[in-house]
Amino acid sequence: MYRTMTQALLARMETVLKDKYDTTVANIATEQPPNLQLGEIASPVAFELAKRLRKAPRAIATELAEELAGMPGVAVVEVAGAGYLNIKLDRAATALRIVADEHADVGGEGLRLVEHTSINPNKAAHVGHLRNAILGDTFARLLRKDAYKSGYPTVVQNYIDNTGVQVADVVVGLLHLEGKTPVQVDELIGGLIARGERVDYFMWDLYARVSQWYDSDPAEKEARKKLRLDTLHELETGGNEVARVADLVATAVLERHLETMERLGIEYDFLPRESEILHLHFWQAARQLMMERGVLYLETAGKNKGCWVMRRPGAEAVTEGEPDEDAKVIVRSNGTVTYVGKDIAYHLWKFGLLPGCDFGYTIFREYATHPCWISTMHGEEKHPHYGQAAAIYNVIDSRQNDPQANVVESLRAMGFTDAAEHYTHVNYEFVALTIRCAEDLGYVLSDEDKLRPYIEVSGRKGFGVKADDLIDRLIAAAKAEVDARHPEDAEELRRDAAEKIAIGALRFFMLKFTRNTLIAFDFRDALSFEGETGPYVQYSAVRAANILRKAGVSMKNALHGIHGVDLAPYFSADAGDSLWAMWLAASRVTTVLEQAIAAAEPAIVARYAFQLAQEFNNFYHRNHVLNEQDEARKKLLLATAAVAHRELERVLGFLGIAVPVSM
RNA sequence: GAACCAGUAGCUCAGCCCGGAUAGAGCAUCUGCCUUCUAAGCAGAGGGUCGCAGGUUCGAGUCCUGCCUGGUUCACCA
Repeated sequence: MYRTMTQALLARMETVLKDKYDTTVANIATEQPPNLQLGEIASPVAFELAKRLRKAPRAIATELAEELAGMPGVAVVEVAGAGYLNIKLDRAATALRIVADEHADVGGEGLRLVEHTSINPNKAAHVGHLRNAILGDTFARLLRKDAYKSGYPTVVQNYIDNTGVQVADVVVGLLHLEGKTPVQVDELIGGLIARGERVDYFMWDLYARVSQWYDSDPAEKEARKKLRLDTLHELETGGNEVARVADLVATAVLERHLETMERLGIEYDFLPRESEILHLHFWQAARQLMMERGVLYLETAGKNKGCWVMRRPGAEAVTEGEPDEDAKVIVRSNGTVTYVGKDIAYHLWKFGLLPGCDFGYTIFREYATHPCWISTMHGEEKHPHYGQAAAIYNVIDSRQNDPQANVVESLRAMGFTDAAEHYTHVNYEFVALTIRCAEDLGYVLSDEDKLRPYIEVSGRKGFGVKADDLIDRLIAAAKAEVDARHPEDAEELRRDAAEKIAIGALRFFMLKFTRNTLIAFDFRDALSFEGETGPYVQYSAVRAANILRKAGVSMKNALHGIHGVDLAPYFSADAGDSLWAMWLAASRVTTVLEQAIAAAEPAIVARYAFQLAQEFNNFYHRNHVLNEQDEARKKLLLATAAVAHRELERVLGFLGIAVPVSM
C-alpha cells in the first residue's frame, strides 16, 4: 500500500513539474520522515529544483504542496524545514485499503535461474554452506510467484561438482589410505546408510585425514600427489571402476546434503552435474563458439606459449605482436580445459547460448510439491528444459569474485552483452569461527592463528561447525525452552514448535547480516532467541494470533470489523500516532520486496521483519485489546492485530520461517 | 605489486548505491514493569572526534582524492 501511494505521488509530481516548471527530475527522491508528526511520505525534491529554477526551495515546496493537496488518500501536504515536502495520508481511508490488502504487484516475464548451495559432494555441509543455501533459497522466495505476488518464473539449481579434486581426495582415502577394494567401499557405504549413520560425517573425517596424509611422509609425498592426480583423471574420464566408486560416494553425500537442506525448507528444481558437462561435450561446443567469436586465441609466445587464452576483464591493451602475459589460460598446453573454461560452457548453457547442447534429465528426488531433477547422459523422454534463462543469480562467496568476473567477461567479449548484463554474482563474505568458538570445538590453534580476527572454516583441516550438528543443537535448545513454558502442550506440538523456532533462529541469523559482512560464527549469538532474532519475530506473530483467538474472532472478521467505524478519532493525537505506526509499517511490504530484489539483498527483508515485530510489540504493550471498553476502538485494535499477524506471517514466509501455533 | 571488501556506541551490526530533519538497532551494563491478550516482552538511563587528513557543497557517516589498519583474491593447481 505504501508503494501504491508513493507511486501515485511520484506520478502526480512528475506531471506538476512538467506543467508548471517545464522540467523533469530523474528519480524523484521520497523517504519516510523521521517521525509521524511530519507525515508518512516526504520528498526533498524542492532542494534539487532550487538550483535549477533559481528560486528558494521553500517557495517551490509551497507551490508543489498546493498542487498535491487534494489527491485521493492525501490529507494534507505541508512544507517543513528549509523546503521539505511532507505528505500526510488520510489514515482512516488508507487503513481500509490496507485491510483490503491492496498492494502493488511484484514480478515480470523471463526465467530467473537461481543457483545456490553447490557443496562439493565429498563431506558434510557446514555453517558456511548454510549461509549460501539460506541466502539463495530466500532470494528465490522473493522472486517467485506466491499468494502475494505474481513474481518471476524461477528455477533453483544446485550445481554438483562430482568429478572435482575434492571428490577425488576421498576416493584416494577409501582406496589407498584405507586400502579398500571397490566392493568393500560398496559395503561400507551400504552399511553406513543401513545403520542410519551419516555418510557425509564419515567423509568429513576421511577428507581431513587424506589431506594430512598427502604431506605426512616426505618420502611418499610425490607418489601420493601423483595418485591424487591420476585418480582425478580417471574420475574425469569416467567409465572405470574408480569413477564408479566416486559416483557412489558423491551420490550418497549429495543425498545427505539434500536431507540437511530439507530440514530448513530448502528445495531444488535441478541438479546439474559436472560429469555430464564433461561427457556431453559442453566444452567442445563452447570452445567452437569462443573461437568463432575471436575470444579464445592460441598464445604463441611468452609464459603461456601453447595455451589457448582469453583477455582478463579490465586488462590493459597490449602492444600488437606482444604476448598478453596477464591473459587467463582456458586450455592448457597439454590440451586440458581449466575450471573457468568449463564454467563458461556451463553459463552459455544457462542462457541457452550453447547450440545443440542440453543435459539428459531424470528425477532424483520427490518433494511434497514438485520433483527435483538431476542431469544424466540419457534421461527420460518427458522432462523440463532448464537453461534458456533471461537472468541468472549465482550465489557464491566473494572469494570467487575473480573467476566469476572472467565468465562474465567472456560472455561480453563473445557479444552476448544481454546475457552479461543479466548475470548477477550474488557474492557474500564467508562464515568463519570466532577464536573462542574454534577453541571450544577443540581445534588446536597456533599462536599465529590466535592473533587473527577469526578462524577460517577448513574442510582440509576438518575445522568447522557441521550444519546438522548446529540444527540439532538449536532444536534441543528451543525444545528445552518450549518444554519449560508449555508443559501442558502435547509432545508433538512442542516438538513442532521447537523445530520451527530453531529454523527461524538459524535462517534469521544467516539473513540479518548484509552480504558483505563476514560472519564470525559463535554459538552464543546463533543460539540466542532474544532481541534481533527469528524467534522474536515469530513470538510477535504468535501473540497477534493469540489476541484474535482469545477474542473469538476470525482473521477475516477482525479485518472487516472496521468497516463502518469512524476511525479518524482513534488515529489522532499521540495514542493515534502510535497505533497508526503499526499500520504504516505493515503497509511497506512491497516497497521492501522491491528493494531487496533490486539489491539481491535478503537482509533488507529480515530487518524489515524485525522492525514490524518491534512495532507490534509496542502496540501490544500500549493497547490491551481484550479489555478495551470502547467497542468501536476495540474493532480497530482487533483489525490492527489481524493486519500485524497477516504481514508478519507473510514476511516470515519470504524468509522461509514458519510461525508456530504457540511458543 | 594490483584489484576488491571492510573500519560507525564496550561488543555485533544497520544506515552509504541516490548527500538533507535530532546518526539507529540488538547484545552487554544499570533502573523500573509479570493477579491483565504469553516477560522469547515493554519502558527508561548511560554509552559516538562515523579510521585519519584534505576536497566538493548552502549542507558530508553518505560523493571525490590521499593515507592508515584489517581481510579476500590475483597459477597451465583444481
